[in-house]
Amino acid sequence: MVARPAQRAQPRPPLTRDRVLRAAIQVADEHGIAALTMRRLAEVVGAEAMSLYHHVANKEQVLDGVVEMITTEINELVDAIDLPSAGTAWKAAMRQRILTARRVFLRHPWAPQVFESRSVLNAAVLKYHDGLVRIMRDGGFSNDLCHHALHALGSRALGFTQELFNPGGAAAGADTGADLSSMAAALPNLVGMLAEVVHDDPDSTLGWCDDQTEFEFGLDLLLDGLDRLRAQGS
Amino acid sequence: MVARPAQRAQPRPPLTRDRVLRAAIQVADEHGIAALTMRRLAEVVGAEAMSLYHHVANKEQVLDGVVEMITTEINELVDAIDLPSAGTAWKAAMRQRILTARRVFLRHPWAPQVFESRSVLNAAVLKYHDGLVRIMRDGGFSNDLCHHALHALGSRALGFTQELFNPGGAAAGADTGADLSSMAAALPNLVGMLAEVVHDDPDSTLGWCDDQTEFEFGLDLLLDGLDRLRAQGS
DNA sequence: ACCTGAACACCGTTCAAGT
DNA sequence: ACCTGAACACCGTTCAAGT
Repeated sequence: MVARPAQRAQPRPPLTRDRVLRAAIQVADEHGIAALTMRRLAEVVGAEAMSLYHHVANKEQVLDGVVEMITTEINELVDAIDLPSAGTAWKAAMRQRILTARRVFLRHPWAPQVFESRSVLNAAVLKYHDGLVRIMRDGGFSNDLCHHALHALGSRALGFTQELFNPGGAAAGADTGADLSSMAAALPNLVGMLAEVVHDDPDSTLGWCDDQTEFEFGLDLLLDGLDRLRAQGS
Repeated sequence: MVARPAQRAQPRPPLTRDRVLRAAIQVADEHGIAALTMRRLAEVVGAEAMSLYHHVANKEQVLDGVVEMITTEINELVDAIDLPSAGTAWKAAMRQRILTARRVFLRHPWAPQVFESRSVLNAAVLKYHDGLVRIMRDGGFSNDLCHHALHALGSRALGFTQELFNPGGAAAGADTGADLSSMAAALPNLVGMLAEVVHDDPDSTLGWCDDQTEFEFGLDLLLDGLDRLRAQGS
């Protein structure tokens, strides 16, 4: 009666906010954001759903914390970048920063949706953008142009875009292919474009585009335009 | 016993998919997207929740239908635009089309989130983009450049951006102001930028930016860059 | 203090039954 | 055929109670 036998082989480490948030990211990574429920989250950390509420106020705060944790990881990576940013060098510094941040989002494909659903200003996200403004100021941007630039880049500044045309589930590819050819009459320009663009991969559809290439194309289009405005002293 | 008295002053018109979708848009417009539940939707059309399932398969299909209905409205507006698009005129034609579409989204601030949550290709959305490709082709774009352009524009092609920094609820403005000044040490570049950019409106914060101005700035940056690539025959 | 079982007020959706 | 009440399997969250 003195020594109670351990009920589990590995006694559960005490619950903390940090452990809860880490588990939330893990659940979303493995099963998608829809699977992230308080009950499931509790299961992963080996507790009851109601125990979570001693460490986070509610589910909204879990999502806020997840955004904070991912952005903190990004901040650590980009703070380690040591690149000149004065004058024309600003563009390369900015580009590397953004593509570094993007690599984190590629590991969390559900994260863009969560980031865009938050309406509160997050300290880590602000810190990330503060770093972007520093680079642009080093490059000779006026504060006004910095401000326009942040708006123009939008989520691209953090390394992601929300694609309007997503590849759906497993069957979506085949379905879309059939739909598209039957829609050729109604969509002559789009179908003509796709026929030419994806000709080297006959199975391709809109969903099969090279996301990285397209991300960099759009990013460079914006950075080049901003550099032109910088040069003319906007 | 022959003539049963009407149970309601105005007998309810028969339920249709169209009426259900219209009611969905109305509920979201008036009470936000979170208020759009099947039970509430039924209430608005004067039926029981379960009656909705005779006209739509499920809630996902309601959201798909809402996207389709809004895009159809946009298509009607942009199809009425009669603007030349050959050669350099492409840019003005594209710009007007996109800003026209944007006006529809300004009436449905919840719609961007719904559009980006859909993963299936919608016929009306494809038709809208087909029109954009036509204009770019008229302007002399290669199919390859058209394709890059659609990706680079992303949701901006349809007239909306999802802002990462949203003005929160009513109290968010004041809170944010206090937070920002206390964060000046940690965020020198961002705070410095804001101090200068919003100096003419002392109550301003990031959330108070002129969305229309910023949208057009980002759009023109992209369109100008694309025009440059078009001119050099990419 | 930290954790929990039972319960509440909601969801979307199924089913069998009404007319 | 169209519509409905009751019910089911989920949610997030509250509460009173355990240690």
